[in-house]
Amino acid sequence: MIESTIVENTAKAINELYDAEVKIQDIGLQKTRKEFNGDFTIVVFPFIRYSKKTPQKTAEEIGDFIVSHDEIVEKYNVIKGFLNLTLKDKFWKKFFLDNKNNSAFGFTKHFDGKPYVIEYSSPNTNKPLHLGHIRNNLLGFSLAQVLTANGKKVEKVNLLNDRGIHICKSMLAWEMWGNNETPDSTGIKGDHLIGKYYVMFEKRNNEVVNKLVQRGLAQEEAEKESPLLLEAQRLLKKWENKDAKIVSLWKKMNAWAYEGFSDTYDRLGVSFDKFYHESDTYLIGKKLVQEGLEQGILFEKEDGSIWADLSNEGLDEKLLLRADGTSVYITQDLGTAQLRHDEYDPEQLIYVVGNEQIYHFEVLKIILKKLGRTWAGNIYHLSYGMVDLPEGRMKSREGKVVDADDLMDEMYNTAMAMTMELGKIDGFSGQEAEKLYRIVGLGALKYFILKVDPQKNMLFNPEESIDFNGNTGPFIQYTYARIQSVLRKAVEEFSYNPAGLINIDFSFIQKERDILRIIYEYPAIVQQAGETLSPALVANYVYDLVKEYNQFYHDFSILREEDHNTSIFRIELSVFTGMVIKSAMGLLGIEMPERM
RNA sequence: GGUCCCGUAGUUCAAUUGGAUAGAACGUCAGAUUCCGGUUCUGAAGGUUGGGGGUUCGAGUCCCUUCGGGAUCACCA
Repeated sequence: MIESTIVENTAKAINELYDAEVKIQDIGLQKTRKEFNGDFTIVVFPFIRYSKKTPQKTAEEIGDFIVSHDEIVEKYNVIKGFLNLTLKDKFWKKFFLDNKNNSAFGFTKHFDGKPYVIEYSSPNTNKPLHLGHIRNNLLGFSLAQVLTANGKKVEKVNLLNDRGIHICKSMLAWEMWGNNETPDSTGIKGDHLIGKYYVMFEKRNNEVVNKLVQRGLAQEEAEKESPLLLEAQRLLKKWENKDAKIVSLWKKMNAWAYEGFSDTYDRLGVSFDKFYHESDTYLIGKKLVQEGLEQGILFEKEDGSIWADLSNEGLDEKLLLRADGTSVYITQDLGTAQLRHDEYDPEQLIYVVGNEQIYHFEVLKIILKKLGRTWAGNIYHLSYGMVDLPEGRMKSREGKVVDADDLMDEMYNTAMAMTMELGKIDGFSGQEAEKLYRIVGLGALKYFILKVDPQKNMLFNPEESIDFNGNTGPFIQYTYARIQSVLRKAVEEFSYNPAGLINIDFSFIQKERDILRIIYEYPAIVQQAGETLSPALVANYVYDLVKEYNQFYHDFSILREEDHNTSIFRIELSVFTGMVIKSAMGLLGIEMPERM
């Protein structure tokens, strides 16, 4: 690595020139910013206390030393306290020739160590997926790709929240008012059908509560005493007691939900290695709670409910089992974590879950630690912010959720309309055209969401996302398709042979170097995205690359360049660029069209 | 009220994890190109990084304080 050589030489320079020891990690090496000349930059401010000279003078002395000791460094310049080093062309040539045909460029090959388990999606089975789930799914899937690219062993897991009061509500509503409707009988997608009954329950329950309030009950009291809710709670209790009739209804309705989810996942292009069911893991959680109770780590209240006292941690008491013995959300999460630890012994257990559950995961970790699970420290909650729409906050209670399937339909239709108007898809079969609409529509959606730092709340603007200009998925796809078009023409027009450019003579102009420099960064970007668990870094990187390439494409000819060797080089540089674009977008789960 | 997160151009987002004159995109205005694919590219305008202190060679980034927005503190998940 040239970087480490430069850093070592810098340390050596300081040692020999100023007789001081500097730690390697204290030497700040960064890529040179665009507006200055050079490839790498060393910040010399920290060294002036050794040199006792001005930053300018210090930088010059170190620069001289490096140039005379490192045969890859051609020259340097100093601006303020910044030492900018320029590498020789032969370095970039070698980099280019070594990597241009390596489709795994930027990736670490071997798996090392324990697996990384990523939980994402984790839907409730009582309603279909919405926009928030989309961000979750895209993040989880992309992270898995990024970690795999970093040579990690990755397990993608999905926890189906298939039990609890919520699904009982859907079940109750369906039993009371469903007239035995099924996905088949209605033609409604399974998860949507269940969602219909969940909404129906909430609506009727509200009506009942309102009536109780009118009769003089306090709101809170009315909510607790609503006969509908009480009935749902009875269902939950029956379910935990394995009442055959309830269990069979539960199985039937959950199966509908799973079919629906499966369709949505396929369409979204995400997948899982393993599914966990809360209905299995809550029992393990109960066992853990029992264990903690026996060891005196947890305590029981008079009504029989079981709690954890977290006051030493500055938190409240936390309920773990209700008085009636049924378990709550965190109970099953304790069990799920234990199960995963037993099965994978993971290096890291990553949960992709919205930031409204930060407290939940904090509590989860504390309780596990109290129970003696030292591996609780490997739990990492990747929390992400809300997704808003231009129309304003979506609020599920107001029924204003943006349904995942509907949104994908909308993106698909917009992609189709735009392609009809602008596309060069003559000769596409119906199937090919449909595939293209899917790729472009989804690419727009995915890119727009993933380019934002996960932690932040964001605004999804469907119109802007699918714009063919600007920092969007389709713009990147377009650039890629255009490169492929150039390549096709190159093969047709002067029978370009992709094995070409091995020993031919070629030299760079500045713009070509600029592109190479950005490509050179790719491996570091992949690594950084893995370390910080942020696909957004990859998204923003690929846009920078595309922008640089488009400037080049605009200003210089590729196929019409008179010098044949230059022409060949530019074709190959374009192909290399295309390869990295495709690779980076692949990490985001976004496909590239050959034509669009 | 306690805890946590977020405040960056009109808007949506960046900023190499403490480094140079805080950058892109959309929109606006002016121009070049109209040729390998819709165009693409260049330039202009737009900022007291919510405000105020502090830490040091250096702060959007770290600390304190204050204001604004959000989340959470459920026998919902």
